[in-house]
Amino acid sequence: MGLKGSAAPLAGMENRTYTADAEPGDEVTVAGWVHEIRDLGGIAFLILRDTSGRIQVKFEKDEMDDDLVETGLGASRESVVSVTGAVEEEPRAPTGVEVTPESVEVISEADTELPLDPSGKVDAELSTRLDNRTLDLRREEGQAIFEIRAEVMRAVREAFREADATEINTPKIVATGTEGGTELFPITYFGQEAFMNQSPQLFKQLVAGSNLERVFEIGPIFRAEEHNTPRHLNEATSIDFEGAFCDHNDAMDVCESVVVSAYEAVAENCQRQLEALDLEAEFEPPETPFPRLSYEEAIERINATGELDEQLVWGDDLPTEGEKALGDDVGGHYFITDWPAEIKPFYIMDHDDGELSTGFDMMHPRMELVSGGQREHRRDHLIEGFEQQGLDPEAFEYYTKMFDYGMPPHAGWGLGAERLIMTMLDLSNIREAVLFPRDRQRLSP
RNA sequence: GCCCGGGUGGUGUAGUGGCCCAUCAUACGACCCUGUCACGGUCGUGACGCGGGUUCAAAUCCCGCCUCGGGCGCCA
Repeated sequence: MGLKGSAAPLAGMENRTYTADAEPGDEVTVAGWVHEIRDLGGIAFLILRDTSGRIQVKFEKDEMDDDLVETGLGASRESVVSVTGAVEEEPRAPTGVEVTPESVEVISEADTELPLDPSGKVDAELSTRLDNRTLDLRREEGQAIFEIRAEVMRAVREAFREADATEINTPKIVATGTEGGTELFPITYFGQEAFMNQSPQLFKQLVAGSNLERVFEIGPIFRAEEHNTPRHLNEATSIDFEGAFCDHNDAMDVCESVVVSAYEAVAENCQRQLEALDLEAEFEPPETPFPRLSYEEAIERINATGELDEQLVWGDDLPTEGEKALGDDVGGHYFITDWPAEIKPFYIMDHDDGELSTGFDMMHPRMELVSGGQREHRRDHLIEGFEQQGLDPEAFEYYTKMFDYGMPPHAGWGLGAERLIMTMLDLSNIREAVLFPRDRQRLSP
């Protein structure tokens, strides 16, 4: 559960002990990175760091073997070392315990000039950090983010299972775009034109129409938009849900429970990681139920804030500034429902009047997290929608055909995993929430 | 796609025409120090993104390129 060091079943490599598990009276071998060496003259301390934390190794120069002292204190920062010795209680040590070494081995030496400082004394810019992600993730903040991300994914899967949804995986290499509009990455597939998929939308609908009924997918999506912002990625992780015999309200219920479950799991199981991020005091799951504002109410409230230079009128999409004004006004997660039909995609079902759709967005005060709705399951309406959006229904025959064989009413949504993590942990840049982000200028590592 | 702002030792920064063979921190090297916990102290090594131009004089002004970040649009 990410709490390394408590009842760890496996620390690896014959009899290695995690630093956090070293108890006074034990004879242990600890292995990790040289975090720092503090040489006070007659006595020196090597701080050894591993995934579970840190431990201090003591070198008393007059009382120890010269070779041992030389090896230990000669190791450069971030070198990988293994230390065997007795663990003793020592109130003067940072963690209350200290290792008196009997043997020290330098397993892998690090260059003395590092591209960034894992001890965190000197900041590094995000691009320097991403270029050297391994070193960057030796900082406890980075480690914490990805341990929390893993816990979020675990909790999300569990919440979906509780909602009777089956995990699926759909293709990322596709012949046609999902919705038109957004830019796709073209690739060549054995001489045929193909694309990286922007969304599992159409595929998850096809599976919702099967006996699986309720499905979810956690997987990559690709968008070739040349945006350059702290909240966009060209390769992102989408958490998708689609359920047969669900309407948009049911879909919102599932959405809310999945998001809240993720927060609760982190609050419950990631205390140490939250402390590393200095969030333990303020972190709490969002209040439920999330308010459900209609689109019309949303634009009225935005206009009432007076934050925008120009008043919004019915039919406008919400500008970024408006989303922020509304987010500040609401102060927590919320849904925007009943969008004008014309600004939602063809596969979203309209309400009876045709003016409004069942489409909804789920918002965090900082940004949009989720987009969803009830889907159009009536073949005729669907084909009409394709044509209205300037798409050729023929190209999507693999999809539309299945609406001829009994397609139940269904609804679903897609949640940006990185945006969820970013807003949950108040990260200033979405790239912090991805190990190796892909953006307008970054293709490696 | 449109717009704006940056690039100075390994890292992060100060420096808006001469005061700069460039500031500070950290790292690195040497030396001193027996309880550090951002250990401390002394000394030292190390940098103006690339190319062109203006000027008596360019890190500083201009142009082009490369590169990074941000705002909008669009979206998750």
